[in-house]
Amino acid sequence: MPKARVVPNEITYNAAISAFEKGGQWQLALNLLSLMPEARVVPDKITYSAAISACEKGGQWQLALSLLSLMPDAKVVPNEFTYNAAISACEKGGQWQQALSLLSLMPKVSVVPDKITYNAAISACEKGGQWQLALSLLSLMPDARVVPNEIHYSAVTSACEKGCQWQQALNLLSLMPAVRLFPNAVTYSAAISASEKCGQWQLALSLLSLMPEARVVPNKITYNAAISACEKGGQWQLSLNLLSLMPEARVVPDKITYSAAISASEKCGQWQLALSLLSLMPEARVVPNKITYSAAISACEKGGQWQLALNLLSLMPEARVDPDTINYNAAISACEKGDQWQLALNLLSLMPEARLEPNEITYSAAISAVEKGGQWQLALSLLSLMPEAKVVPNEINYNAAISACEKGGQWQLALILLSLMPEARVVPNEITYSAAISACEKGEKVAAGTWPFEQHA
DNA sequence: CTAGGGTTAG
Repeated sequence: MPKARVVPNEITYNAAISAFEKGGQWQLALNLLSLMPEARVVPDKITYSAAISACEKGGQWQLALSLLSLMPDAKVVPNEFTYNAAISACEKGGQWQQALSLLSLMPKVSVVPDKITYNAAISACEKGGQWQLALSLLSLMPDARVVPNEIHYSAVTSACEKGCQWQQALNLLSLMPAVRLFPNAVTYSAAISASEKCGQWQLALSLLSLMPEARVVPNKITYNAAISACEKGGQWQLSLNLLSLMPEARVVPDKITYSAAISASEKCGQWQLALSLLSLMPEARVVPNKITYSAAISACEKGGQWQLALNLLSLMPEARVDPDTINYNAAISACEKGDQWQLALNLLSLMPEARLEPNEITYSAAISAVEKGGQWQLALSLLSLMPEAKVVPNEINYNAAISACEKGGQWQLALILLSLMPEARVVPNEITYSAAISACEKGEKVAAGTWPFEQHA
């Protein structure tokens, strides 16, 4: 008996492409698409939509747009699925202009935007920092006969947050009942987060306190956002208070909660508290991650506890948390604050074997450390080593190096550094000039003291 | 056989 042959059709291919999309394998998804012609299977709109989604998930917005542009040649007519996937790809890629241009193209190709289209477009505006456009899209929805829901409002609130428009965020919240929408936990969390980002911690807490009467149950994220608001407002007691209220609200703290509370302690100089929160995590069955450690290391840094900071960094591997560049940066800063420039340099030198790439912040912490140690030569070598480490120096790096020259009485070198900034495309700021000026003033005094009669010569 | 949206920590 001949073996039964299963001939794959477009449905088989679509299912497989979709499976790759779900598994985050955009290359494999596109590969299958490219194999379809020789298999004599004709891709349809589902094939393209699935492939565009695969590109979206893989962060390949350009590929997503190319696929969309190839559809007419392939005689496949895009539908709302296709456009929504392409707009989402633009959103993820930070391409708000492209997202909006796709949206405006839809009526021309007779594809009707739906709720999802608008949400993807609003999110694209949010990611691009375009809060005004996000608000306009929301206001244009009724004309397009798409009824806004809680998700649209939350997304626009989030756009307002990014633009630090807390009044607009509150306004949105207050407008919802009139359109028969009821804010939910996400809406409140977004509004709390907007208050937090704009430094309105009292507002964040009042929003939280208004939730019970609105019959909205705060979740973990709501609490985390509120704790973070207390942190930004320098209110460590309030952030701890919120943490302590979570069990009775039946909300289980997670690593974000602890990290936010540790960070609140850090901002308020409470390094002991930060460490005790960290030590309480195992019994709360919450596993710290890199962010938790970096908050704790920074707390030690702010408290002048460089030994404890280094200790925390060294404990990370046994806690099965791989340190990253930010953890090293925090530890290097701790060494700087503790006047341990040799240790700061040592940490920097350990980064390659930890397979970590230093960034501008790493170098600025290291340059500042050697600057404080009076090592202007080292400051200059660190600055000069940045290009080969593929790190582009910024004004902070130059400022630290100029300050090092200033401290070392090297006014000429300070001026040379200043003069090199334009070709390095770094724009000097007030700090740059004041460091350079004080270097020159010092130089003048030294010159006056050394050669008192030079003016007569 | 297809997809897609909103909230939190360094």
